[in-house]
Amino acid sequence: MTKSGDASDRYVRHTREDVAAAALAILDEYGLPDLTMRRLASTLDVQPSALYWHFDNKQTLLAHLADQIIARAAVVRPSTNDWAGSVRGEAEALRDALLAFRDGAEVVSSTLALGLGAGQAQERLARAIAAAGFEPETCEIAAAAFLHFILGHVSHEQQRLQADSLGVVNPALSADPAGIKAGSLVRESFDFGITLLVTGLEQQRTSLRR
Amino acid sequence: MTKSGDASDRYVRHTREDVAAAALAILDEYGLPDLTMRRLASTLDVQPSALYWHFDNKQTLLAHLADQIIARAAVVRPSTNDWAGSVRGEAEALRDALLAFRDGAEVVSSTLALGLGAGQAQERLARAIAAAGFEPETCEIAAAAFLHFILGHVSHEQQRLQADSLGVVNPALSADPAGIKAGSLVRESFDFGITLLVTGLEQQRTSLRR
DNA sequence: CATTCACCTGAACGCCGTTCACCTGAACAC
DNA sequence: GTGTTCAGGTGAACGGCGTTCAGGTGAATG
Repeated sequence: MTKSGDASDRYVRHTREDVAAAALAILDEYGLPDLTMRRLASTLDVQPSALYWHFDNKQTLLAHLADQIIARAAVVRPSTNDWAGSVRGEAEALRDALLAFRDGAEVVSSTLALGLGAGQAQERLARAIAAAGFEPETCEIAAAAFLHFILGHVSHEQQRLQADSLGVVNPALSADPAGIKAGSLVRESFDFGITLLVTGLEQQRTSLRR
Repeated sequence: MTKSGDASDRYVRHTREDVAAAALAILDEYGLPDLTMRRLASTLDVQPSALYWHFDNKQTLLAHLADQIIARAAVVRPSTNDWAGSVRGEAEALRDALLAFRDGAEVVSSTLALGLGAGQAQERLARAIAAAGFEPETCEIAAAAFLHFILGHVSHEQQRLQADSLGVVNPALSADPAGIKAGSLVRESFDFGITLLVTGLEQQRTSLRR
């Protein structure tokens, strides 16, 4: 972090990216509720007020984190002749990126209205969909549908992850009212939703073609 | 509320439902961020601690509100021979119910993991889908996909509503990175997403039939 | 009249995000 | 070398938040 093991480590100063990195670390290790300005400050050995030099407020910081989470989504090389495949790949990459950080989906969701983080995500999806030959506006609306499903699904998945880890296991609750089951089944239900959207899009395309 | 204009209105006591009703009123009029236990208490002329007799904690209260919001969704009479139509109807009813209260979608989303509120919603969707003849498990997973899209879409819509009303209009932002435009266009994009899912489901059905 | 029971008081605890006036030290110009 | 700039930090406070707890209080019940 910025400067390494100098023994006289009084006055280690931080850059904006140092702060963001530390925040991302807290987020990943302890979750969004534990990511407070005070806690972030104390891990940086700094007063809370110092953080406000780097970011105007907490929301701005979270938006920055959302950007980084999304930006780390693996790049999918577009298969030239299979737009549906690239859309699927883009969706999976997005899911993986959100899952890579604890509470990642919630962080990204919370910045959706600001157009940050999620904005990039939607653009990538829209680009993949555009290969099918839809009008730009249709691509955008369709990408939004994908994005809402993805964020909702992963958000739900992560919400349950932490709910389970937090004591209240209540094993009788395996009824699972939201249809998301343990382990690999959750991935299948994600794929199923994506399949629904992709084939719906395919249908839309062929019905426009004739 | 409970007792009316008696001049000596010292000691007006409240029931659990009184509290819920007052909370719903604050939610609708001022939004989720303003729905604090302290504010709720003061509109009931009561100390904040009194609320904890009626609800174990704020999350329980919110779950109760989510239940009520969903329960108010208009009942769709199932058209006997058109399952796709009933699914569409159920989705619209759900959207209307969420839109009926300020920040309604966020409240319901936040209780998704607990199986309250959203649990009913998913069950209704699953029942409508079941009319298409899918296996129960498939219905559940498909219903979850619908639900995630609906919650994500309405949540986004309401987020933007309050973001616009809160000063930061920034008219140059009409670029709208999420593809949701003003007024009636937002409804069209909702319908488009639902159409994608429904036709995807139809496709799934016919491909299984042969 | 005594007891129950539903509901509430009052004060505190330990958090939170944010603001503000002021300080510090390295880097650069002269 | 001295002076100025400026990125970055201090320390204390403000007003809020959800929640806990020991102890009331009054209407209904028997």
